[in-house]
Amino acid sequence: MRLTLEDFLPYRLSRLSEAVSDDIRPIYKSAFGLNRPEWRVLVALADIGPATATDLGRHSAQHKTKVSRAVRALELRRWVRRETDPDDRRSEFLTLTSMGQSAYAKLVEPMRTREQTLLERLDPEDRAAFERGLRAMEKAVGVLEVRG
Amino acid sequence: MRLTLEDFLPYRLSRLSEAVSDDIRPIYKSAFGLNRPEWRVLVALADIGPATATDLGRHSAQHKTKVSRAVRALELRRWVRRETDPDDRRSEFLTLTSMGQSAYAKLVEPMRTREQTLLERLDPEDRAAFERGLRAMEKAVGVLEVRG
DNA sequence: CTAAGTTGGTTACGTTTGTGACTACCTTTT
DNA sequence: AAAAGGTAGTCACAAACGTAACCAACTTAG
Repeated sequence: MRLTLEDFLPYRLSRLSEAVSDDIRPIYKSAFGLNRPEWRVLVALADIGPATATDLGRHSAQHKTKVSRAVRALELRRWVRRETDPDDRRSEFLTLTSMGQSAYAKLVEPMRTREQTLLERLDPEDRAAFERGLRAMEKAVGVLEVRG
Repeated sequence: MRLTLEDFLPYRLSRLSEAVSDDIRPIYKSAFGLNRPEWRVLVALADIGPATATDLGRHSAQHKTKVSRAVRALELRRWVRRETDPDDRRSEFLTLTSMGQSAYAKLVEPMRTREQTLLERLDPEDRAAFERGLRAMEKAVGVLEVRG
């Protein structure tokens, strides 16, 4: 029995994911010196903020130590503000400051453009197949967030 | 302008890739204590061996330091044997020993089974869409190996 | 034939990462 | 109301990683 790396799904996904990641990293890296966990927390906060670190971890698929470090880094930049939850003093509500919002605003457009550029290299049918297949696989693997 | 993490391609790919990776890792991890670079070198060698470290790096999409470390680890297990290329004494031909081949043989079936199990959670049409879209995206991003 | 440049592979070093321990706080049990 | 157990977040530590420097060997230019 054999197994060709080139046809092995986990390998293909990892390779593709890294290539795409390498493609977009320069945008948040060169503009602000962010790393990936920081970029993700920034977006997650814009998505669902104000939110706790635990919420952000779930929404950005990141381990709590990654979130903790990213939040501290963003706090030092004054992009994020903390406020202890009065109802549960273990938790902290995290909010984007106006500086954070403006950095986010500066990044969103080039990021989406780059994503679009990638997708537009596929003809419409391949693109539709990709979107359909990807969502189906996400569902099958159970990575989709439980909504509501 | 906004950007929803849940719909952002690089994020989705990374999350999916990690989930799939987490799903299969136990197989090579618990059976032999291998890590991912080692597992990949093992498969790459079975795929294209005998081969040099550079070849393996290209074929398994891994940085040369990762390959170097993985090869050394496999050599210590006596799964891999080195032989200097007489025509270019910087290079070394790497070969799977019979121990290496037998370890590989023990892993291939459960790995492919697990992959199949994943794919079979998709109905045939979704699966076809996934395969088509994934290949198209690999091509678009340029991660496919140049054959010949 | 030699100097300059390139390539295969390893190693040292600083950074990033996950694990597990830990503190502080909340909830449940009795 | 005290004890036991669970959760939010941080931190120390060790493992894994990429970058850059490095050595040895090969190639090319002059």
